Amino acid sequence: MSDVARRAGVSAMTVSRALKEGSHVSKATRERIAQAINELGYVLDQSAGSLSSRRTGFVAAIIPSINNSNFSDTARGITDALEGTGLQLLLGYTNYSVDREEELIEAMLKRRPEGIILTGGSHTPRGRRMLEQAGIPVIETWDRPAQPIDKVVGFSNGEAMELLVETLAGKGYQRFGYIGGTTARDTRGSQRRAGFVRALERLGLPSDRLISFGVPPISMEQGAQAVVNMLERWPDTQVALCVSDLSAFGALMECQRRGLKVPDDIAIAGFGDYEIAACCHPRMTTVNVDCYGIGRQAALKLTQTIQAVSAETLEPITLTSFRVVEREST
Amino acid sequence: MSDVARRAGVSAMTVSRALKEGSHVSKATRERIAQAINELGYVLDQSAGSLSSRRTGFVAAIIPSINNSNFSDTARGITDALEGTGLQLLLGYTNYSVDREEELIEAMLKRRPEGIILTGGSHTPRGRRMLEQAGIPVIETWDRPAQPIDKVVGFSNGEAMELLVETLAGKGYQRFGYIGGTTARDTRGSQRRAGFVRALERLGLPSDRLISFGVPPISMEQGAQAVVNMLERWPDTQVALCVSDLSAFGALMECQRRGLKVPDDIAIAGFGDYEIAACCHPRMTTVNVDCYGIGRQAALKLTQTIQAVSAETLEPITLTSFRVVEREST
DNA sequence: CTGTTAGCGCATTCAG
DNA sequence: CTGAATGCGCTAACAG
Repeated sequence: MSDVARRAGVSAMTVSRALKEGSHVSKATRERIAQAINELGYVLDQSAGSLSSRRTGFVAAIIPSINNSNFSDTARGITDALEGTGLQLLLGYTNYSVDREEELIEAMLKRRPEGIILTGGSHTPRGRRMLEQAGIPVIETWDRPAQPIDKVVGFSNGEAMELLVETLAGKGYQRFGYIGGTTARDTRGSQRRAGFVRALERLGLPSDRLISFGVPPISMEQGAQAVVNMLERWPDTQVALCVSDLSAFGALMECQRRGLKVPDDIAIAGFGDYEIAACCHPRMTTVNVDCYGIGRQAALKLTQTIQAVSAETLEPITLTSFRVVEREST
Repeated sequence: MSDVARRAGVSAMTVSRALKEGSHVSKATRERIAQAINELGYVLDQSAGSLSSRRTGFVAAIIPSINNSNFSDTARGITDALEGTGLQLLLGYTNYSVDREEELIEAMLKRRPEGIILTGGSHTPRGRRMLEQAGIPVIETWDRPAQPIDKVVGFSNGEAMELLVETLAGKGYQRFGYIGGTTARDTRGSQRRAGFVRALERLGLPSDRLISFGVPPISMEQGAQAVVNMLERWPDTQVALCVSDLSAFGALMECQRRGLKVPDDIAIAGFGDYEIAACCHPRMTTVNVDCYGIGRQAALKLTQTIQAVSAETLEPITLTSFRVVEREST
């Protein structure tokens, strides 16, 4: 920077000002500096700047998975909402492991982000403690934690699944099966399963047709195998609900492969309303959740909190919408 | 950190050492420091550390799209390869815009990454200049640029598509159609289309059945509409090749919806070998490319270059594999 | 094995 | 509108 300053015949301070918009530098000076920067190919060192200004310009976000998931849409929502704020996203993914999440939280906090966005409300005790002590806004998403750390942007996965069950029961289905992953690692998956059971119990329908198959997030292929399992154990199942659209799609294709008619022989519904649900044949019934909006709103809430814009009137909990999208597969 | 030092009764320097593995601190001291850190909930400030040590520990990567794409697998490959190196990924996506790429390059370079991974070999002149002047290793991926900036990990998208055409021509297909996006923004898409035309010309087959539809990356739904267009204009098309598996899947489903038998009435092939290609019904013929491996190898090459491990013997260009996967849709 | 000194490259603060 | 002094929190380099 001092090189630039020398070449432009000004002090380093003036260069620093010229590089920051909204600061008062005369047009002539600004232009000479711009030229010097251009000639030297200078790029500001923000890590030095943030040490001095005590603002890193980072926002951290931790999601379970980056590919084939709704969470990448959330990441997109975050990035888009951050556009123009001068904030940059530090993204990490946990592979659905809370231990990995703890590592990531620590790695992120070392970079002194100005806020952090998490997926879900389950963390290791140490992870939680680090977050509480970090002194930055924390947004938990995709869930409704019983004891939020700070702010929340999400919805109840259990309620969403209950709504799906009720909607389908309203159409006359009685024998429901559920396909999900094996472990409790996928908190949202577990909550969906719990919602499935709750709704059926309330309706007085059997709620024991539960297939656990594959490590979350379960793939299309695993969905295909799971539906085979299900039909072997409970051949008269009328409708299979799946933890996500991907497994539901795998199940749907497998049924077609076996000559079963969907929804006549067996109905199938997913969760998430991925693009594939709207496009496959038959089109799939699912639960639409506002993945992108969760990201947008989380980032928005974060920037508002950082800027302390009416910090007191900020809702600590934002509920995002979900709705059942009935299509041809049920 | 001085708080920690005081509490542990040592100097700040010793705390700094204790926090860095591989440095010599007595076991007793180390333990006292660990306890002080724990009591105070201290987390190292890496932005300060990197200013001092002149190593930020960042690696930047820029991909076109984060969701529904092979690039998220590449990002995963990068992250995984970086695991344990102490390097952290700064990820950005361009939405297939070189101007956005230029902005991102600048934003990334401000963070002083120790290396940068790009997608493709097309950049704005200024973007290219910034990269050349940055003084860090640059890896271009997913392509074979005519004039690489530095190192390359990729393959020829054109050759891969040529191989697919030749393979299918070898099975007797003669009337080929191509479905891709409208603009030249998607460089790799354009190269695939060029490969399509080249291969057919070489074979003496008609190469003018080109449907351009939708802004890249074209979606499943757009693939569905495009195949309808194609069948209206050239009803006797025997096989439709698509720029990606996603559009191919949309086309496949649309054909089924219209009662066309795949591959008997029309064959369909994709590109990328997404999970969906192996799982849909009928299973889809496609070109497998090593998305994850591209990321892994790019990150590996980067870390090797950074560590100057036999920098001279490092291959500047790594070609990654592609192969045609023949399935039921052709 | 541990401490001291100095400085990383910038922005804050105060003067002019 | 511009400049000078100062320090952000840490680590390199050297000394002990």
